[in-house]
This record gives sequence, C-alpha cells and structure tokens, in this order.
Amino acid sequence: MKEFLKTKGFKMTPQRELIFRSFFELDEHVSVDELYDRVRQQDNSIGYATVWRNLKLICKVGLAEEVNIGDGITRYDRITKVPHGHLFCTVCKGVTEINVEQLVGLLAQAANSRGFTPDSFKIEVQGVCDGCHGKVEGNGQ
Amino acid sequence: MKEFLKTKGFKMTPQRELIFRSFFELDEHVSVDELYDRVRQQDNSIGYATVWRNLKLICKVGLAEEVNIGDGITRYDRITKVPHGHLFCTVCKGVTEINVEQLVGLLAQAANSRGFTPDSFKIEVQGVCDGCHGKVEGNGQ
DNA sequence: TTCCTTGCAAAACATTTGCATTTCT
DNA sequence: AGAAATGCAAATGTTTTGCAAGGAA
Repeated sequence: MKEFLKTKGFKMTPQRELIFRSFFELDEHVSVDELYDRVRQQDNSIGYATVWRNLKLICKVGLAEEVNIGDGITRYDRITKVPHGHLFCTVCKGVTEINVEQLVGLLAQAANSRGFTPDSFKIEVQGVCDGCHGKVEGNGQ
Repeated sequence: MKEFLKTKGFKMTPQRELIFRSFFELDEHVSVDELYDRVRQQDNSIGYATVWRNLKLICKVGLAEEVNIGDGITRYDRITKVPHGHLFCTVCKGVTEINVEQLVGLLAQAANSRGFTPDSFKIEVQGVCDGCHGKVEGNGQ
C-alpha cells in the first residue's frame, strides 16, 4: 500500500495507515463520522479533517467511492471487482449488497443504444429487509 | 389538486399553487434553488423556505421524491408511473431518463429472493452523453 | 375562530479550507 | 531541504427550524 501510494505521489503516515486499515477492515459503508469514531478509539489525537481527507484520498486513488442514500450523509464504499447494488432497509437502516452484474450489462446496453457511454452504475433499492418484517412499529398510520 | 391536498389535511395558497404549478411544468430534476429562481420570476415575494417546504410537501404526499447524485444538492423528481433510471452526463451535467421496467422486475426478484421487500428503486448511470463525446477538454490526462 | 402557511432570519449540519506545524522521503 | 500531511479552528454551502404575522377553511 505504501508503494502504491508512492507511485501516486502520496506519502504514508501513521495516521493514514490507521485510517486506511480501519476503513478496509470495516466491510461496510461508513460515513466520515463513523470512521472518525472508530479511528479515535485507537488514536484519539487524529483530527476529523484528517479522516475526511484520507477518505477522499481513498476515493481519489480509486479504491472507494462515495455513496449517497439521501439522508444527507456521504458514505464511502470500497470498490470491488464485482459491480453490486444496495438494499437499504428503511427500518433498521441496514445495507445489504447484491450482485448486479447482469443488470449492469443490460443497463450498459440501454445506455449505449442512446449514445451514452457509461462510466459507473448505481443501483439502490429501498424497502424492508427480512429481519425487519415483523417489527414495524404499530402506529396506525 | 386543491381537493387532493385537502384530503391530506393541507390548504391551498397562491404561493403553493405557483410552486406546484412551476414544479410540474418543469419536466426536470430541479433543486430548491432552481425552483426558487423560477418561481421568483412570477412572484418575487415568495421566500426560499416556502419553496423548500412545498417541495418537501410534494414529496410527502407522494408526488415526487428526492434524488441525490452526490454533488451535495438535493433535486426533486416527479414520480411517474413508469419506473425510470437516470443517465447523468458528467460533462454537461445533463440528465436523461431511461425506462427500466424490465430491470426493476429483475431487481425485485433478486431482492425478494433474499427476503427483502422492495419499496422503491434508484438506478443511476454516470458517464458521457451523446452530445458531449467530442467536447471533452483537451487535457492530456 | 382555528390551524395551516408564509417570510425572514437564524440555527443546525455536513463538508471544505487556511494556516502554522510536524512528518515523511 | 522540500513536499506532503496533520490538527485545529474557522469558512462554506445547503438544509431546517423558530417565530410572529397573515390567510384559508
């Protein structure tokens, strides 16, 4: 990783290593706040801006991308080889990934047929996950 | 529309009518600022908060939904009967809609097979649109 | 009259940036 | 030494809210 960054003109630092390590260990879609909290547990001298800047850096070097689910908070998602979509549970706020290789293929076709050259895809579904089907609060509305 | 709102417990006002009318006339994905500007052309006494609140109201009564493309600005998109996806051109920032009925069907299947009950779908593609293929600035990178 | 709406200004929030200082190479 | 990174605090930019006044039902 240190080498990888060097080729891109960036340096490695203790803070950066901790942030990167924490981000990649966490197999989730974290926000700056969440990662900041986590990183803080191991080094409470790290600043918020540093976490933010490194998250941006991770995106810049192509290892992650920003995800926006509409709650005003930007999350960061590792970029994996397999294109995937997200199932957002509106009850527990959980996120599940689903493989969408096939769909992306179809989408690319549809886009191409309109002269549009696709770059990246975002496929998101909102709904209620398996575990939450029973526990929707009993508000009559 | 007035009747429709009344059934939901809301009143009709001149401002609200102008805002609703402007929103639905504009067959686009407008931001609060954009709609505010447009509405202002016809009544420059309308406040920003009023436009914002009415846009939220339109969503609340189920006639539109918020769209987030990651530039920090929330846009509002009419909800149409036919599910559609968006092609965002990263050059001209234009938005094109594409029909994704078929894809949504497949997506719903995939979600259901995991015990997830879909509620709404968001399908977005970023790339370069037909008209912009030639005009990408000549930066060697 | 009652409750919803409006406008304005201020608050709340998340995201970014400036800068002096420290740390890599 | 030279360039990049860090921390803190402050600046941005957008979205929300409080409140007094006005308007619809």
